[in-house]
Amino acid sequence: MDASLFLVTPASPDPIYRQVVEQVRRFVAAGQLRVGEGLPSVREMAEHHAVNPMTISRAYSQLEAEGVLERRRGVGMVVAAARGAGLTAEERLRLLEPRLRDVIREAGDLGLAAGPVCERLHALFLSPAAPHPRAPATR
Amino acid sequence: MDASLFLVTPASPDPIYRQVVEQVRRFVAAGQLRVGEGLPSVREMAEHHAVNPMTISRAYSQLEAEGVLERRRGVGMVVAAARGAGLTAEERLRLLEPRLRDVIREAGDLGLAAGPVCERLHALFLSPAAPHPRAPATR
Amino acid sequence: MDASLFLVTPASPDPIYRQVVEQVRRFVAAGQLRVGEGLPSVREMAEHHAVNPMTISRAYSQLEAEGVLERRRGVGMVVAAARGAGLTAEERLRLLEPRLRDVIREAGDLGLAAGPVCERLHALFLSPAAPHPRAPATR
Amino acid sequence: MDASLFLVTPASPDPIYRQVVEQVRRFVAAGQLRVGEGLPSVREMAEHHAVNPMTISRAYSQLEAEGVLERRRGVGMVVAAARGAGLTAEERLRLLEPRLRDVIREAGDLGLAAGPVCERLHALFLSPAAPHPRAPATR
DNA sequence: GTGGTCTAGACCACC
DNA sequence: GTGGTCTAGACCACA
Repeated sequence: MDASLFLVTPASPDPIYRQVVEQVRRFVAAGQLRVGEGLPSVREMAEHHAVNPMTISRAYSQLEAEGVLERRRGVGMVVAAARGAGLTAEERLRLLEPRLRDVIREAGDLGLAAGPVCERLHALFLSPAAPHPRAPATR
Repeated sequence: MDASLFLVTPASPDPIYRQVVEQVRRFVAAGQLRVGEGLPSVREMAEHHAVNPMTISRAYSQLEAEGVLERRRGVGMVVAAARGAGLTAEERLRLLEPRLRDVIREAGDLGLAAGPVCERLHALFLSPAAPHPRAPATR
Repeated sequence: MDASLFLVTPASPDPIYRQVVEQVRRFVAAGQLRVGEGLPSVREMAEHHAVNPMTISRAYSQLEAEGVLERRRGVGMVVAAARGAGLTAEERLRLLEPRLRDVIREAGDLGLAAGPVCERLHALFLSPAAPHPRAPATR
Repeated sequence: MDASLFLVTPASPDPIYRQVVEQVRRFVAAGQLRVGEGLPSVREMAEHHAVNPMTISRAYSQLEAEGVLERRRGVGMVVAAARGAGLTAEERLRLLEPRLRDVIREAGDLGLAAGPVCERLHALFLSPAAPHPRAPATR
């Protein structure tokens, strides 16, 4: 998988290393990164996104500790077997639930009902630029 | 508005003062806090939620700097006029969009399509164990 | 002297009572308030500017303590003799110096030279709306 | 930029954190702090001026909220692009106008005319005992 | 009664 | 190394 498929936003409120960790986890869950497939090297990733290599390294180490990735000598990090790889749609929906609850909480404070919120989500989902913001990031 | 209508979660990843800031902003947007209406005093809020007064004070100061609140000497903080108060449903939906985009981005990584995601959101919305029974109760 | 000649700005960063104190001091220095002349009553002043009477009272008390005003039974506060009343132009210029130093300090940080700053001051001075912002405040 | 170029006066009526905020704003406006340039670290600034780090931190946070500064993770605060950085002399004169209007208002109360006030300002400007020998020295 | 400011010091997260 | 957050408590200013 190419480094350009990752979206890294240093100015974001959440830390860079976690942005990487979570994207890898999701790609693996979705089967977009297959078991045994290699990840971009630390150097490649760091240069592509202009961040400190230690930050990427830290993300990879955490994923290794979680059992999502494996260190292969001379090869780099590859997706490990047997840890949340290639989940079913239902399992992946569960992974998304915390974000859905965020939406519900804020919508409640804003006095918004389920109907309009779900409609707007659907509309944004299908709008052309939305589904894969990573793609244009290769500019 | 009573201090008990605010939800403060010290264990949350995002800081207490920002939880307060964002709730106030949303309550004001929703018209649940009206222009000119007073907020709980710093001390009241702090005692009710068992946090340091300075933490609340910091939230109020930030809201004052943003123009959402106004300091009335000897009275306390009140909702300022002319700053995102009492928005229309469409405007409030816009405020929610960043959260919706978060959902879409993660769903994209997870290889989930619009349909199931929206259905799940709708289901969670209507589930009885809604995270904030408070919000709908006051409406 | 009429209450409407005072400019009171509750939203200002400096406290209301001090706004009153300093205006009275300047009016007395300029001879615009003469020795023996009465000031608006606390009630009149407070109602006209929609502030707490205690605030006005506090300002008057401070001026009395300073010897600028005198309490006359049944009459109210009047300008006292022998305390900074009817100063010469040179003396009044000295009273203005702290404000001039504020200008110089900020201009220095901003990298502005004496010439343009003095020119701008002169221009603003002569612009129609500037010299007596109090007058339109009677609307 | 060195911490010693800032002037911090704990005894001043206006709070330390705001003294810092305003100086940074002016230095940035004047181009004395360039876009991308780093500021003294919170600790360095705090030690140099013998104030609590939180006081400095508070100033920096406010400037970040205003968009004047940017947080660079692991690096510190740097001047952000595109927010009142490197203004023209005319723009900087505009920033000074509120102070000029203060002068005009007080001069009006004191019954002073434009001529003598501007002369006095000019004289003080050029007087050798300028309040901040630092500012002109660095230019 | 209200909020504002500051301190000293702890602990955390990120790079 | 960087900044962020929070606490406990003091003291002040204003209305």
